[in-house]
Amino acid sequence: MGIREDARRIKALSDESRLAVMLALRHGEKCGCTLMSELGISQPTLSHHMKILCDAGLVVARKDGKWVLYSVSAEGAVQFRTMIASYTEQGNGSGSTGEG
Amino acid sequence: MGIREDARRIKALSDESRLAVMLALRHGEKCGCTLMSELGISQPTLSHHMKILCDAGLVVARKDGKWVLYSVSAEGAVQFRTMIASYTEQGNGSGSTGEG
DNA sequence: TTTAAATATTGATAACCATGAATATGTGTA
DNA sequence: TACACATATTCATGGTTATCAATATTTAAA
Repeated sequence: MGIREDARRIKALSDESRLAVMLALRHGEKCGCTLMSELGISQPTLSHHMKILCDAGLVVARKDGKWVLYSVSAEGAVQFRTMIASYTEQGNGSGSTGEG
Repeated sequence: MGIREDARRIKALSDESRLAVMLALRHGEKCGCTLMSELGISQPTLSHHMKILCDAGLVVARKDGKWVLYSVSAEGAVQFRTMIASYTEQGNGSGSTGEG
């Protein structure tokens, strides 16, 4: 909803550490301490990045005891790719009748 | 080719003005002066943004007299969306057998 | 309660970036 | 040549952001 919000969501993915988080979560959820050691960044920095990814809707957090388990939001990821498509696909006027 | 390069390309799209450029170019090529007046930004700023979009491969520039005509790179856009998918699609190990 | 582990928040700082004024370069026309 | 227009580049600046040290909060266990 709005270019400003879209720019903010894309910016959430425009960081090397956050891309690494997305790759690390491809095969399922992981806790913060695991991500922290895998990425080799400090705990406050990881917490900062996870907040940005969650705010963008790309990642969801699930609390389990003293751990927070993060995973890719399937719905958020689809919405993100749809949004990206709306800026990178060339519109030929009508819509989805295709190019064949 | 590399997370750093991917982050740089995504960052190219993570700006409100550059998203507006992408929308303005959806229906075909436009010269810089047209984009400049449509977006309401200064000429140096537009030139700056167009360089970033071209470097990211999302836009191509074609010179025609004293004008530069910009358009969305169809190939670059596809590659961009494929790259985005590689970070936002969850790999279940094998591939496309689905989630049903 | 105390202790320890995981996470979040605050504060400071350095690096990055978007912006526009001034200027330079390129291009067509008179 | 001179002039006007379009674009690129340089430079300075204010705003944003990634980073970590220090600290606070949350949770489980002793």
